[in-house]
Amino acid sequence: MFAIVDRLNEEQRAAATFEGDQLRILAGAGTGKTTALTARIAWLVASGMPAERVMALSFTRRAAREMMHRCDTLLADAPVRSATRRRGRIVGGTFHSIAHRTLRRHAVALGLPEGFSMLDAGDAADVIDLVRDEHGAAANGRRFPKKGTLLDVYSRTVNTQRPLSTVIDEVAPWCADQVEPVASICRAYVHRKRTLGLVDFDDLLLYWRAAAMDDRLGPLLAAEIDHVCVDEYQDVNALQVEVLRALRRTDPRLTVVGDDSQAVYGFRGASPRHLLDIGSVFPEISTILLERNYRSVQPVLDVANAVSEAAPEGFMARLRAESPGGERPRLVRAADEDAQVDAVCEQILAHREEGIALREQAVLVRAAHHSDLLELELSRRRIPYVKYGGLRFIEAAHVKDLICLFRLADNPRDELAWFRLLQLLEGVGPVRARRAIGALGVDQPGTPAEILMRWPLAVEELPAPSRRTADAFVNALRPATGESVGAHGERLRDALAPLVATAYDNADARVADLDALTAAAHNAARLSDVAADLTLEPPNSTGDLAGNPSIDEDWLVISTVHSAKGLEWDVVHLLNAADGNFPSDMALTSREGLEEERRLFDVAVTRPRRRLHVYFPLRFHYRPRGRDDDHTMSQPSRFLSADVTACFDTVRSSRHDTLAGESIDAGFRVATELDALWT
DNA sequence: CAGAGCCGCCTTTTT
DNA sequence: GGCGGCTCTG
Repeated sequence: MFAIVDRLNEEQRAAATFEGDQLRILAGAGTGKTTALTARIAWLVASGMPAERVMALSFTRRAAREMMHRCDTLLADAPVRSATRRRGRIVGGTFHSIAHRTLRRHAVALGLPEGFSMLDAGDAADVIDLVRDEHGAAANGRRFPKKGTLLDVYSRTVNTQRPLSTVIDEVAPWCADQVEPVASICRAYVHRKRTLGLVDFDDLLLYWRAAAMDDRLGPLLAAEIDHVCVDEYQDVNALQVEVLRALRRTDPRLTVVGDDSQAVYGFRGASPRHLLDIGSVFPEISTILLERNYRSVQPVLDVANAVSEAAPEGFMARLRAESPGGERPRLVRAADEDAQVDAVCEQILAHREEGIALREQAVLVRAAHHSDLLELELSRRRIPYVKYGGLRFIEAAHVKDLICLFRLADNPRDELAWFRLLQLLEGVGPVRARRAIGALGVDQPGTPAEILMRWPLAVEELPAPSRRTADAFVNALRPATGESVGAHGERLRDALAPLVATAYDNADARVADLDALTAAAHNAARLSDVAADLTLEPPNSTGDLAGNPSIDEDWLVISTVHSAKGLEWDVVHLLNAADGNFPSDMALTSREGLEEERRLFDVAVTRPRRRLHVYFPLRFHYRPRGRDDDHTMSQPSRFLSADVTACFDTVRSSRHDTLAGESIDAGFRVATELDALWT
C-alpha cells in the first residue's frame, strides 16, 4: 500500500492519503497534480474502496484518458484487498461521456426514448435553424442572430446558468433588444428536441443534473458512488458544479484538483472562480497546495514566470524547478511560414539524432490549421505524426450519413437524420424531404414501429425514380427478428454504400470508412450508442498522411495548446508566436479574452521538460495554406515582451542555406538525368 | 423544385 | 481553397 505513495513528496502524499471527506488540491503547472489525484484514487482503492465505486471526471477527452490510464497502471500494481473479489475499473471519463452513460441507463425514467439521438454541434445548429425559420425570424426585416450565434447564446445560458439577457449583452450586444424573440426560439428548440428524442451536448449535463436531483433516481445514483474526483477543476462551468453538488447531496466525499492560472475554457462557460470559491458550494472542503515543480528545468520556468508576471492578476507563486541545470529556450525568427516549417523539421531531427525520440517531442499550435504546412512537410520527409484537436473525421459528409442512419434505426423520430438522408436520393432536395417527413409524422405520438408504418405515405412525396432506392434503405432500418446489432449495422451500411457512391466523389475511400465505422457496431448494445460514441469520442483520421503510427514505433505529436493541457514532453516546439495567431485576434475583443490567451500561452510554455523552441515567422501567407505568394507582415506575439524575450536565445533560421543546398541538389539531378540519356 | 454554377466569406479553442 | 448561400436554368 505504501508503494503507492513512496515516490510522492510530502504534500503530494498528504493529498493522496488525506483522511477527511472533501479535498481541494491547488497547484501550478508541473507540480504533479494528476499524480497526486491518481495516487489518491489508488490509495482509496487499496484502503478497501471498490474501484468501481470511484468516479473520476475531467472536461477534455485527453485529460480523462490520461487520468484513466494512470489509474489503471497504479491499480494494476496495487495490492488487492480481497482475493475473492475481482477488481473493477473506476468509473471515469469526461463529464459528457459519464452523463451519456447515465442517460442511457435511465432513459425511460428521464422521459427519453431508449434510442435517443445524440446531436453534435452542427446538428444542434441545424435544429435551431429549423425553429428559427419557423419563427419567421428573418421576416421582420431586422437583423436577427443566425443559427451559430443562437446556439452560442443558448449554450452559454445553459452552461453558466445565468439569465439569457445577460448572456446576450455579452455575446451579441447588437441584438440586446430582441431578447424575447431569442428566448422564444430557445424554448422552441428545447421543445423540438424533446418531441423528437434528440439530445445535444448541453442536454447531457442538464438531464444528468435532473437525474441526480430527482427524489427517486438521485439517491440511486448517489448510492453507486463512494468518492468523486475531478481533474482540471478550473475548467468546470456552473452547470457542471451543479451536477457535482447534486451527486454529492448525501455523500460528501469529493476530491478536486486544479490550477486557476491554466483556465482556458472561458469560451464555453467555464470559470476559475468555481475552483477558487469552491467553499461556497462545499463549505467543509480542505485545501492542500503543491508548489514544487518537477517537470521543467529552470530556464524553461523562467519563461513561464516572465509571461505570468505581465498578467494583471491571478497567477500563483513563481515556479521553481526541482531539477537543476537546463538549456535556455530558443526563439527562432523565420523569414516566413515555409522557413518556419523547415526550421522546426531540422530541429526535430537534430533532437532525434541526440537521442530524443519523436514521441518525446510535441509541436503545439494555437489553432488546428496552424500546422497545415508543417503536416505537408512532415509527410514529405516521412516523419510520422499524430494530430490532436482540430477538424474532425466525423464532420466528413459520408461519416455523418452513416451516423444519421444508425441514429434513425433506433429513433425514427430523428427529423434531422431523415432530412439529411432523404436528400441523398436522386431528385430529392429540401422541399421534398420536408414533405416526406411531414407525411411520416415524426412529431406525432406512437411507437417507432408505428412511425415507420407511415412510410408508404411518405414515399408518395418522392419522385418516382428514387422510390425503389428509398424503400430499400427504409427496409434496412427495420430490425429483423433475432438479428444482432452488428448484423443490422452491416445491413444499413449496405443500403447506404450505393447512395454514398453516387452522391460524392472518391467513393472508394468513403465506402472504406463506412466499413471501419460499421465494425464498431459489433460490440455495441444498440446502434444509437455507436452513433453517440462517435459523437462524444470522435476518431481523428490524421496520421494517415504520414504512415500509420500503430505500426511505426515512434511518432511526433502535433496538438492544439488546448488539447495539450496537462501533458508534458521533453521537447516542445511552439509555432506561430505572432500577434493575431497567438493571441488569436478572435479573442482580442475583450480583456478577459486576452487574459485567457495569456493563460493559454502559459500552458504552452509549461509543457516541456527540457527544451522549449518558440518559432515566429516574419511573414504569413495571406490565405491560410495558400500556395500563392500574397503575404502579410507580422508582429511578434505581444506575450513575447522584452522581459520574456530576455529568457530566450534569439536565433534566425537559416532558410537561405537550405535553399542553396536544394538548388545544388536539383542541378546535380538534372545533370545526371541528361547524362543518363546517352549511356 | 432540384441541381449546377457562381460569388463571397471564412477560419479559435471543446464537449 | 473550401463551403454556404445565392441565382439561374431546365
